[in-house]
Amino acid sequence: MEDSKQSLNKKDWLEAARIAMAEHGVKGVKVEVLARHLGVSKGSFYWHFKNRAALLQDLLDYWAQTTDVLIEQASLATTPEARLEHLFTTINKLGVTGEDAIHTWAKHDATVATCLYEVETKRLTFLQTLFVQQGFSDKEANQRAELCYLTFLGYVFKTGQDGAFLSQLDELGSKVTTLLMT
Amino acid sequence: MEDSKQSLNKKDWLEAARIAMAEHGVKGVKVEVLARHLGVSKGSFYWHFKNRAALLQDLLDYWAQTTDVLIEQASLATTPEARLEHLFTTINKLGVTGEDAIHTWAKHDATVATCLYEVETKRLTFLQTLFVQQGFSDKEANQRAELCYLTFLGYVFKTGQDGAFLSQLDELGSKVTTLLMT
DNA sequence: GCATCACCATACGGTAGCGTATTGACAAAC
DNA sequence: GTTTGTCAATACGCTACCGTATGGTGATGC
Repeated sequence: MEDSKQSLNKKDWLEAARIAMAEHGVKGVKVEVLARHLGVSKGSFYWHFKNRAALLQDLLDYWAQTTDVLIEQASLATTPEARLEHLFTTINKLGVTGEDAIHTWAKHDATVATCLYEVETKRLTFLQTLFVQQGFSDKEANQRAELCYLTFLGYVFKTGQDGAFLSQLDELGSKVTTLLMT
Repeated sequence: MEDSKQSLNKKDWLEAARIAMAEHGVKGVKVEVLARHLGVSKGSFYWHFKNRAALLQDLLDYWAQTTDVLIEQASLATTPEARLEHLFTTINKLGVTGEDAIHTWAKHDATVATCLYEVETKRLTFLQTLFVQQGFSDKEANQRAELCYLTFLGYVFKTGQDGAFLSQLDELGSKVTTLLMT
């Protein structure tokens, strides 16, 4: 909000689009609406992007990247428990948004569906590895990973909206950890 | 798909709208699209509904009702464990859909937000009661209820989409039960 | 056999959004 | 100071969708 730049770049449009997608879904990402919101005309948009589809593709790529960052960050912790717990705190720091929008989107776009599948495989694999490292059997680790992922999904889903009703966001991560890691 | 009726009623439109909302979000519920899908013109729609907003209101009411049905069904089981486990199986039977669409919708409509808040309060209260009945303290029950609800959300969210990656849908309910009830 | 009702079709005006074409402003390079 | 590159404004045609107005059709009552 500090001093307003006199000219936009691709990243500005991408950030505005990211917020719009998180708030309204993919259908809510509209060129002219974004332009109004950024205080320019859509003439600017078509300078930075070929068309709306190109913007959405960039959005998808950016979203897919956040999972890599998340796993990367969590991997820094020294124990399986710490890594699992770290996931939740990192989610808050990164501010993962638009997860639901992506899922809805994936239903009608094969490219998105493929991307989503790969990302979710990454997530589940990482989780399962954690539980295996903790000493669980492959099957047990897989079950716990899926369960944990559903909770993770609900968490991202809910905090992306408001998170109002969750009384102790901070404690949730450790609670999940103690319940699933023992 | 048996014999096609020669005339539609409000429920037909509502069901088509429900599916559209689950697949495309609230923005995807479009009068003329629904009409095409039902094989009639929108002249029919405006016979059954005052306008699009009225249809959406009915959709919201219907959705809110499913939580009541769910809790009602689950309450029939005799033990807290059975009631909790029953939630998951009932979800599958009822085919809860459009949960994510409602949440997104709630962000921009105060009426929906209020409705959502009440529904989620019902859900959380029911869950917490289960854990209290199981012997947990109020605080512990609350924590477990929130956790359980997040898993529940993730579950509904995921199965509403495809549920492809979940290897053992049936086992999830009992797994959650054993992990959280002991 | 006519009147009424339930349901639907058609046509219309209005708005919102996508994409394109053209031109303009402004700064840096030379 | 002219050229070039970067970014933006404007105007246009096109389509999708909402809501309304009006007329049509087939069944049913009497």
